[in-house]
Amino acid sequence: MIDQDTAAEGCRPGLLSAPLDEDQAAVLAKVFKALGDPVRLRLLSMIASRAGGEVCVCDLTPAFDLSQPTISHHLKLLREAGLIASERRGTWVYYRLLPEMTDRLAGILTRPAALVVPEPAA
Amino acid sequence: MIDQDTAAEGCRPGLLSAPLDEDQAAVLAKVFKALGDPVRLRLLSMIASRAGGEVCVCDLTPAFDLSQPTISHHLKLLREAGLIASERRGTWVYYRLLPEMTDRLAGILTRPAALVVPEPAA
DNA sequence: GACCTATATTGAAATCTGTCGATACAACCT
DNA sequence: AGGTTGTATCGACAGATTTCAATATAGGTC
Repeated sequence: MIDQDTAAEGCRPGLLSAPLDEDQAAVLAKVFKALGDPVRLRLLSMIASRAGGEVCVCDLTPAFDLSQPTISHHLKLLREAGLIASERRGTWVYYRLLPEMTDRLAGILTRPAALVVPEPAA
Repeated sequence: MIDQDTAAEGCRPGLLSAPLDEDQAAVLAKVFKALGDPVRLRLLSMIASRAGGEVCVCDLTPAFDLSQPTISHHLKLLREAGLIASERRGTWVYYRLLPEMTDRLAGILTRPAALVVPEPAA
Protein backbone atom coordinates (compact mmCIF):
# COMPACT_ATOMS: atom_id res chain seq x y z
CA MET A 1 0.00 0.00 0.00
CA ILE A 2 1.33 3.37 -0.98
CA ASP A 3 1.19 6.09 1.61
CA GLN A 4 -0.67 9.01 0.15
CA ASP A 5 1.59 11.52 1.85
CA THR A 6 4.89 10.12 0.72
CA ALA A 7 3.96 9.41 -2.87
CA ALA A 8 5.41 12.79 -3.78
CA GLU A 9 6.81 14.62 -0.83
CA GLY A 10 5.92 18.08 0.29
CA CYS A 11 6.23 20.68 -2.41
CA ARG A 12 6.39 18.09 -5.21
CA PRO A 13 8.52 19.69 -7.86
CA GLY A 14 7.40 17.07 -10.37
CA LEU A 15 9.25 14.81 -12.73
CA LEU A 16 10.06 17.49 -15.19
CA SER A 17 11.58 20.29 -13.17
CA ALA A 18 14.20 18.54 -11.04
CA PRO A 19 15.83 15.13 -10.92
CA LEU A 20 13.94 12.70 -8.71
CA ASP A 21 15.83 11.15 -5.85
CA GLU A 22 15.83 7.40 -5.50
CA ASP A 23 13.10 7.25 -2.88
CA GLN A 24 10.69 9.47 -4.78
CA ALA A 25 11.38 7.46 -7.92
CA ALA A 26 10.70 4.15 -6.17
CA VAL A 27 7.36 5.30 -4.78
CA LEU A 28 6.23 6.89 -8.03
CA ALA A 29 7.31 3.89 -10.08
CA LYS A 30 4.93 1.67 -8.16
CA VAL A 31 2.00 3.86 -9.09
CA PHE A 32 2.97 4.07 -12.75
CA LYS A 33 3.58 0.34 -12.80
CA ALA A 34 0.02 -0.16 -11.62
CA LEU A 35 -1.09 1.87 -14.64
CA GLY A 36 1.18 -0.09 -16.97
CA ASP A 37 -1.27 -2.84 -17.80
CA PRO A 38 -4.17 -2.58 -20.25
CA VAL A 39 -6.57 -4.49 -18.03
CA ARG A 40 -5.86 -2.23 -15.08
CA LEU A 41 -6.16 0.88 -17.23
CA ARG A 42 -9.56 -0.25 -18.43
CA LEU A 43 -10.65 -1.13 -14.90
CA LEU A 44 -9.53 2.26 -13.67
CA SER A 45 -11.30 4.10 -16.44
CA MET A 46 -14.47 2.10 -15.90
CA ILE A 47 -14.37 3.00 -12.22
CA ALA A 48 -13.42 6.63 -12.71
CA SER A 49 -15.96 7.37 -15.37
CA ARG A 50 -18.92 5.76 -13.67
CA ALA A 51 -21.61 8.30 -12.91
CA GLY A 52 -22.24 7.55 -9.23
CA GLY A 53 -18.52 7.39 -8.54
CA GLU A 54 -18.76 3.73 -7.65
CA VAL A 55 -18.73 0.43 -9.49
CA CYS A 56 -19.64 -3.00 -8.21
CA VAL A 57 -17.03 -5.68 -8.90
CA CYS A 58 -19.90 -7.69 -10.27
CA ASP A 59 -20.13 -5.14 -13.11
CA LEU A 60 -16.40 -5.14 -13.77
CA THR A 61 -15.64 -8.83 -13.91
CA PRO A 62 -17.92 -9.77 -16.83
CA ALA A 63 -16.48 -6.95 -18.97
CA PHE A 64 -13.28 -8.94 -19.45
CA ASP A 65 -12.31 -12.26 -20.93
CA LEU A 66 -10.45 -13.09 -17.76
CA SER A 67 -11.16 -15.17 -14.71
CA GLN A 68 -12.67 -13.63 -11.61
CA PRO A 69 -9.48 -14.14 -9.54
CA THR A 70 -7.49 -12.32 -12.20
CA ILE A 71 -9.75 -9.27 -12.06
CA SER A 72 -9.62 -9.37 -8.29
CA HIS A 73 -5.84 -9.41 -8.46
CA HIS A 74 -5.71 -6.37 -10.75
CA LEU A 75 -8.09 -4.48 -8.51
CA LYS A 76 -5.85 -5.25 -5.58
CA LEU A 77 -2.83 -3.79 -7.38
CA LEU A 78 -4.74 -0.61 -8.21
CA ARG A 79 -5.83 -0.40 -4.58
CA GLU A 80 -2.29 -0.92 -3.27
CA ALA A 81 -1.11 1.82 -5.60
CA GLY A 82 -3.50 4.25 -3.92
CA LEU A 83 -5.51 4.76 -7.10
CA ILE A 84 -8.81 3.27 -5.94
CA ALA A 85 -10.53 2.27 -2.72
CA SER A 86 -13.08 -0.41 -2.01
CA GLU A 87 -16.01 -0.77 0.31
CA ARG A 88 -18.05 -3.84 1.00
CA ARG A 89 -21.81 -3.42 1.25
CA GLY A 90 -23.53 -6.69 1.91
CA THR A 91 -22.51 -9.31 -0.56
CA TRP A 92 -21.05 -6.83 -3.01
CA VAL A 93 -17.84 -4.82 -3.10
CA TYR A 94 -17.79 -1.37 -4.64
CA TYR A 95 -14.71 0.39 -5.96
CA ARG A 96 -14.23 4.12 -6.39
CA LEU A 97 -11.48 6.38 -7.72
CA LEU A 98 -9.15 8.17 -5.33
CA PRO A 99 -8.73 11.37 -7.32
CA GLU A 100 -5.95 12.64 -5.08
CA MET A 101 -3.61 10.14 -6.70
CA THR A 102 -4.52 10.83 -10.31
CA ASP A 103 -4.40 14.56 -9.59
CA ARG A 104 -0.93 14.10 -8.16
CA LEU A 105 0.26 12.15 -11.19
CA ALA A 106 -1.18 14.75 -13.52
CA GLY A 107 0.72 17.41 -11.60
CA ILE A 108 3.93 15.44 -11.70
CA LEU A 109 3.67 15.15 -15.48
CA THR A 110 2.84 18.80 -16.02
CA ARG A 111 5.65 21.03 -17.13
CA PRO A 112 6.41 24.01 -14.96
CA ALA A 113 4.91 27.05 -16.72
CA ALA A 114 8.34 28.60 -17.22
CA LEU A 115 9.39 25.66 -19.38
CA VAL A 116 6.34 25.45 -21.60
CA VAL A 117 7.57 28.22 -23.86
CA PRO A 118 11.31 27.79 -24.06
CA GLU A 119 11.82 30.91 -26.22
CA PRO A 120 12.48 34.02 -24.12
CA ALA A 121 9.92 36.65 -25.18
CA ALA A 122 12.24 38.57 -27.51
CA MET B 1 7.85 2.65 -31.03
CA ILE B 2 4.59 4.24 -30.12
CA ASP B 3 2.96 6.37 -32.77
CA GLN B 4 2.41 9.82 -31.36
CA ASP B 5 -0.92 10.17 -33.08
CA THR B 6 -2.51 6.95 -31.93
CA ALA B 7 -1.38 7.09 -28.32
CA ALA B 8 -4.72 8.69 -27.48
CA GLU B 9 -6.96 9.10 -30.46
CA GLY B 10 -8.54 12.29 -31.66
CA CYS B 11 -10.45 14.14 -28.98
CA ARG B 12 -8.90 12.11 -26.15
CA PRO B 13 -11.57 11.93 -23.53
CA GLY B 14 -9.02 10.75 -20.98
CA LEU B 15 -8.98 7.88 -18.56
CA LEU B 16 -11.36 9.42 -16.16
CA SER B 17 -14.33 10.46 -18.24
CA ALA B 18 -15.14 7.39 -20.31
CA PRO B 19 -14.11 3.74 -20.35
CA LEU B 20 -11.07 3.09 -22.52
CA ASP B 21 -11.45 0.62 -25.31
CA GLU B 22 -8.95 -2.22 -25.60
CA ASP B 23 -6.79 -0.59 -28.23
CA GLN B 24 -6.48 2.71 -26.40
CA ALA B 25 -5.69 0.82 -23.20
CA ALA B 26 -2.98 -1.24 -24.88
CA VAL B 27 -1.23 1.80 -26.31
CA LEU B 28 -1.45 3.80 -23.12
CA ALA B 29 -0.30 0.89 -20.99
CA LYS B 30 2.98 0.76 -22.89
CA VAL B 31 3.70 4.35 -22.01
CA PHE B 32 2.80 3.95 -18.35
CA LYS B 33 4.82 0.74 -18.22
CA ALA B 34 7.82 2.70 -19.41
CA LEU B 35 7.31 5.02 -16.44
CA GLY B 36 6.87 2.10 -14.05
CA ASP B 37 10.52 1.66 -13.18
CA PRO B 38 12.51 3.82 -10.77
CA VAL B 39 15.59 3.92 -12.97
CA ARG B 40 13.59 5.08 -15.98
CA LEU B 41 11.76 7.68 -13.91
CA ARG B 42 15.05 9.09 -12.71
CA LEU B 43 16.45 9.06 -16.23
CA LEU B 44 13.39 10.85 -17.53
CA SER B 45 13.49 13.47 -14.81
CA MET B 46 17.20 14.04 -15.35
CA ILE B 47 16.56 14.55 -19.04
CA ALA B 48 13.44 16.67 -18.61
CA SER B 49 14.86 18.97 -15.99
CA ARG B 50 18.16 19.66 -17.71
CA ALA B 51 18.53 23.30 -18.56
CA GLY B 52 19.50 23.08 -22.22
CA GLY B 53 16.82 20.50 -22.85
CA GLU B 54 19.41 17.87 -23.69
CA VAL B 55 21.55 15.42 -21.78
CA CYS B 56 24.48 13.41 -23.00
CA VAL B 57 24.30 9.70 -22.22
CA CYS B 58 27.78 10.12 -20.84
CA ASP B 59 26.25 12.24 -18.05
CA LEU B 60 23.43 9.81 -17.35
CA THR B 61 25.30 6.52 -17.13
CA PRO B 62 27.62 7.40 -14.23
CA ALA B 63 24.68 8.63 -12.12
CA PHE B 64 23.56 5.03 -11.55
CA ASP B 65 25.04 1.93 -9.99
CA LEU B 66 24.17 0.01 -13.13
CA SER B 67 26.08 -1.18 -16.14
CA GLN B 68 26.22 0.91 -19.29
CA PRO B 69 24.15 -1.65 -21.28
CA THR B 70 21.43 -1.50 -18.66
CA ILE B 71 21.16 2.27 -18.89
CA SER B 72 21.14 2.03 -22.66
CA HIS B 73 18.30 -0.50 -22.43
CA HIS B 74 16.20 1.77 -20.22
CA LEU B 75 16.77 4.72 -22.53
CA LYS B 76 15.60 2.57 -25.41
CA LEU B 77 12.35 1.75 -23.61
CA LEU B 78 11.70 5.43 -22.86
CA ARG B 79 12.40 6.19 -26.51
CA GLU B 80 10.09 3.45 -27.76
CA ALA B 81 7.38 4.79 -25.48
CA GLY B 82 7.59 8.15 -27.23
CA LEU B 83 8.76 9.94 -24.09
CA ILE B 84 12.23 10.94 -25.26
CA ALA B 85 14.20 11.25 -28.49
CA SER B 86 17.89 10.89 -29.18
CA GLU B 87 20.35 12.49 -31.51
CA ARG B 88 23.93 11.52 -32.17
CA ARG B 89 26.45 14.33 -32.46
CA GLY B 90 29.90 13.01 -33.09
CA THR B 91 30.85 10.44 -30.53
CA TRP B 92 28.09 11.36 -28.11
CA VAL B 93 24.38 10.74 -28.04
CA TYR B 94 22.04 13.33 -26.57
CA TYR B 95 18.56 12.67 -25.26
CA ARG B 96 15.73 15.18 -24.90
CA LEU B 97 12.19 15.10 -23.57
CA LEU B 98 9.25 14.86 -25.97
CA PRO B 99 6.83 17.04 -24.02
CA GLU B 100 3.91 16.11 -26.27
CA MET B 101 3.78 12.72 -24.57
CA THR B 102 4.01 13.93 -20.98
CA ASP B 103 1.46 16.64 -21.78
CA ARG B 104 -0.85 13.98 -23.16
CA LEU B 105 -0.47 11.79 -20.09
CA ALA B 106 -1.11 14.75 -17.80
CA GLY B 107 -4.28 15.45 -19.77
CA ILE B 108 -5.39 11.85 -19.60
CA LEU B 109 -5.02 11.88 -15.83
CA THR B 110 -6.80 15.18 -15.37
CA ARG B 111 -10.41 15.03 -14.28
CA PRO B 112 -12.93 16.75 -16.49
CA ALA B 113 -13.80 20.03 -14.76
CA ALA B 114 -17.41 18.98 -14.27
CA LEU B 115 -16.30 16.08 -12.08
CA VAL B 116 -13.90 17.94 -9.85
CA VAL B 117 -16.66 19.19 -7.59
CA PRO B 118 -19.21 16.40 -7.43
CA GLU B 119 -21.63 18.40 -5.24
CA PRO B 120 -24.14 20.36 -7.35
CA ALA B 121 -23.92 23.99 -6.25
CA ALA B 122 -26.92 23.93 -3.92
C1' DG C 1 -27.67 -25.01 10.98
C1' DA C 2 -27.11 -25.93 5.57
C1' DC C 3 -26.75 -23.73 1.21
C1' DC C 4 -25.86 -20.21 -2.29
C1' DT C 5 -23.56 -16.16 -4.33
C1' DA C 6 -19.87 -12.60 -4.53
C1' DT C 7 -15.21 -11.66 -3.75
C1' DA C 8 -10.48 -12.73 -2.09
C1' DT C 9 -6.52 -15.68 -1.44
C1' DT C 10 -3.41 -19.49 -2.56
C1' DG C 11 -0.30 -22.13 -5.39
C1' DA C 12 1.51 -23.23 -9.74
C1' DA C 13 2.73 -22.51 -14.79
C1' DA C 14 4.02 -19.57 -18.54
C1' DT C 15 5.72 -15.40 -19.87
C1' DC C 16 7.97 -10.97 -19.26
C1' DT C 17 11.56 -7.80 -17.24
C1' DG C 18 15.86 -6.07 -15.34
C1' DT C 19 20.44 -6.97 -15.23
C1' DC C 20 24.98 -8.39 -16.62
C1' DG C 21 29.21 -9.69 -19.51
C1' DA C 22 30.61 -10.04 -24.08
C1' DT C 23 30.59 -8.06 -28.26
C1' DA C 24 29.38 -5.02 -32.15
C1' DC C 25 29.09 -0.53 -34.03
C1' DA C 26 30.23 4.52 -34.65
C1' DA C 27 33.15 8.32 -34.52
C1' DC C 28 37.26 10.35 -33.50
C1' DC C 29 42.55 10.60 -33.38
C1' DT C 30 47.03 9.44 -34.58
C1' DA D 1 45.07 1.38 -41.13
C1' DG D 2 45.14 0.78 -36.15
C1' DG D 3 43.78 2.23 -31.55
C1' DT D 4 40.64 4.43 -28.26
C1' DT D 5 36.29 5.92 -26.48
C1' DG D 6 31.14 6.25 -26.33
C1' DT D 7 26.90 3.81 -27.15
C1' DA D 8 23.98 -0.09 -28.75
C1' DT D 9 22.88 -4.93 -29.31
C1' DC D 10 23.07 -9.91 -28.05
C1' DG D 11 22.53 -13.94 -25.08
C1' DA D 12 21.77 -15.63 -20.70
C1' DC D 13 19.97 -15.83 -16.08
C1' DA D 14 17.27 -14.53 -11.82
C1' DG D 15 13.34 -12.61 -10.30
C1' DA D 16 8.83 -10.49 -11.16
C1' DT D 17 4.26 -10.56 -13.41
C1' DT D 18 0.01 -12.44 -15.44
C1' DT D 19 -2.98 -15.91 -15.49
C1' DC D 20 -5.66 -19.89 -14.03
C1' DA D 21 -7.98 -23.63 -11.12
C1' DA D 22 -8.82 -24.67 -6.55
C1' DT D 23 -10.07 -23.10 -2.29
C1' DA D 24 -11.23 -19.86 1.35
C1' DT D 25 -13.99 -16.15 3.27
C1' DA D 26 -18.04 -12.98 3.83
C1' DG D 27 -22.61 -12.28 3.73
C1' DG D 28 -27.20 -13.48 2.46
C1' DT D 29 -31.37 -16.87 2.37
C1' DC D 30 -33.84 -20.83 3.59
